[in-house]
Amino acid sequence: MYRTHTCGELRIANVGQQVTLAGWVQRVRKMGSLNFIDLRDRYGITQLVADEHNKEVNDLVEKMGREWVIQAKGTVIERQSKNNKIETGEIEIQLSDVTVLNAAVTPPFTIEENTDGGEELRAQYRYLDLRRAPLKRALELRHRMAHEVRNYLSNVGFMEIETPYLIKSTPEGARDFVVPSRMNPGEFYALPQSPQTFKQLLMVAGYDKYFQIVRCFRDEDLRADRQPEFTQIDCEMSFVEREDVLNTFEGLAKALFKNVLGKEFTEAFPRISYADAMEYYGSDKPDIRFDMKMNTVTSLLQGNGFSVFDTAEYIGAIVAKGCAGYTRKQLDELTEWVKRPQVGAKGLVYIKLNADGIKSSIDKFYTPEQLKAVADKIGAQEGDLILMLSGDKKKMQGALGTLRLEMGNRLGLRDNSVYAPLWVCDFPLLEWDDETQRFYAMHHPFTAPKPEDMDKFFSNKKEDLEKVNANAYDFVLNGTEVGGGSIRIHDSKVQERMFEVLGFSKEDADYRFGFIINAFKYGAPPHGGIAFGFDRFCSLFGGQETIRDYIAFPKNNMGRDVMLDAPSKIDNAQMEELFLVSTAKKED
RNA sequence: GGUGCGGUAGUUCAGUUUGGUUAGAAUACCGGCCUGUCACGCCGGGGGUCGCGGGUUCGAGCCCCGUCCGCACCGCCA
Repeated sequence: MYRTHTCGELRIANVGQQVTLAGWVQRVRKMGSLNFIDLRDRYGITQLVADEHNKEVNDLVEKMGREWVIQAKGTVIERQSKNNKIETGEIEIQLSDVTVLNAAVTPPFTIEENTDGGEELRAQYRYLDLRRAPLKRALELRHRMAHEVRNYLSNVGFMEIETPYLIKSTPEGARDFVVPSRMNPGEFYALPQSPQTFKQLLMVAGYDKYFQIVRCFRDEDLRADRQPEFTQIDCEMSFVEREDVLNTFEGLAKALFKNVLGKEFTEAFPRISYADAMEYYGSDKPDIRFDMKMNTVTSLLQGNGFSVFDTAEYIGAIVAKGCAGYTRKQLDELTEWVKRPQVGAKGLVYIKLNADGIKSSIDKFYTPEQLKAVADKIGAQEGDLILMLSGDKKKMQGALGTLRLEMGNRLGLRDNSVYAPLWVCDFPLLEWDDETQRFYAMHHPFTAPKPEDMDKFFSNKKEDLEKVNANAYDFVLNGTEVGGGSIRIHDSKVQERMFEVLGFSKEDADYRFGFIINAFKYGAPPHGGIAFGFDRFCSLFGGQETIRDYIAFPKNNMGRDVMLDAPSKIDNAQMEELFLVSTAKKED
């Protein structure tokens, strides 16, 4: 037997017991003829002590290096000097015997809570980084979340059903990863961007409550919260309306908050329409941990001869509470900040509501009374700073939304231990693209129009189609889109109309989606569902911006696994076998 | 495809503004001392392709051009 206990479980009550532990040497502290080892495993750290009473053991301990794997036998004793920072800090193991199970070379960075290693190096030695407590806690959190999801959904009647990874390319939405087929020369599978069509087919098949914690693949550029392979909690239900889906999965979210984080939400999550989200937060994924709503002040400020405002389609304002004391330097810096291409504003107008009066960058054009009226209208008070952007409505709403988040950061209003979930509903069904002169599905082509918009959906006028709302919803947590779903189209006439609106010929639609169009003719129940970004959900629960630490083996910015050094070249024989290179050369 | 920041000891960084002696610090590593440490302490030591290539110069870690790599963001991600 390699061990009788783990390194995290021995306490004062175990004093006197003969135990065997096994683990990694975190650190050896040599005090001359008295030596200590911190022995680490997944469960914790236990201190081992050796001294000259057992010289053989003590000499071996002195030779040990970091990360050696050892087996330690001894007696649990009460410490002379206790360490209240660790759970096993009241005891230690008086070593009677120690065995080196495997020596280790010195690791390239320290295996500690706060390592000295940089990201790249840690990625290259991911198996060493995973020994560190923060990564261990992240993966434990992920495990608890997955467990809770399965538990909750099973309890309310959902079945977890696996769907295939080698499927058919559907060239709408994200770029597909493709896999060549050896047995079908020149043909390719695609890896699923989501199990969307399969879960709908499962509804047709009568599995009316389905879920799956499932890997998805999208060949798009990466971000801190975007990986090419990622995990969704994918769900679908039959005989439901929007309300049923929202209630079911609000229940799931609440169970996760309660059972994983110990946070209880008794009230229903707020709901907001897409249009309101854009107007008040400049984003379809508002961070409502703080207020600072955007105000449209276009009509209040036009017609005073300030041409920037007079020619603007939109003037928006936010109120930064207590920021009237901002210096010229701070405001200049903020102006530069909004002018960066990533934000895209042309300039920044401010109004300071100082105790001794109003000071603004547009004093030339407006009287203090006019500015005071604006301040009153948008709820700004003495001591506050009003920040305004103007220009193209869509662009400036987005820019002001970005500025709002930045001010939230600067004012410390975005506390990662505070959780503010909400539903965003009533998205437009379609988006017109000027370049290709066609509509694209904002969500995906199986999303149902809202029942009351069905007439407009069958209209041939572009203006009507633009006004059709989708029966879709997003789950947003702290400014991050964590989930999204919709009521699906179950009527093949509506589905055909959708493909028509999206500009697919009948042949095109049949080639790409024939299987699902056909399936819907055989008795498709009304259905709808949702999918949560599991990695994001975990990272938010862990209070982190990046999902990488919640994935055991993530990819870097360029989609590379720097530990495996993948992707990599394959040899010519393999290429030929897959018909990816001509075999003509062979015949020469 | 684009923008910004970065690449110097095993590691994390300083040094680059204003080119000039032998490129520093911390930590890690190695050796010595130490019986109550737990970020142990003290003494000593070794350790550098300044990402790579080219250029300017009497002289380049520092200036110029190119290039590769990392991170964050924009585009993209139905």
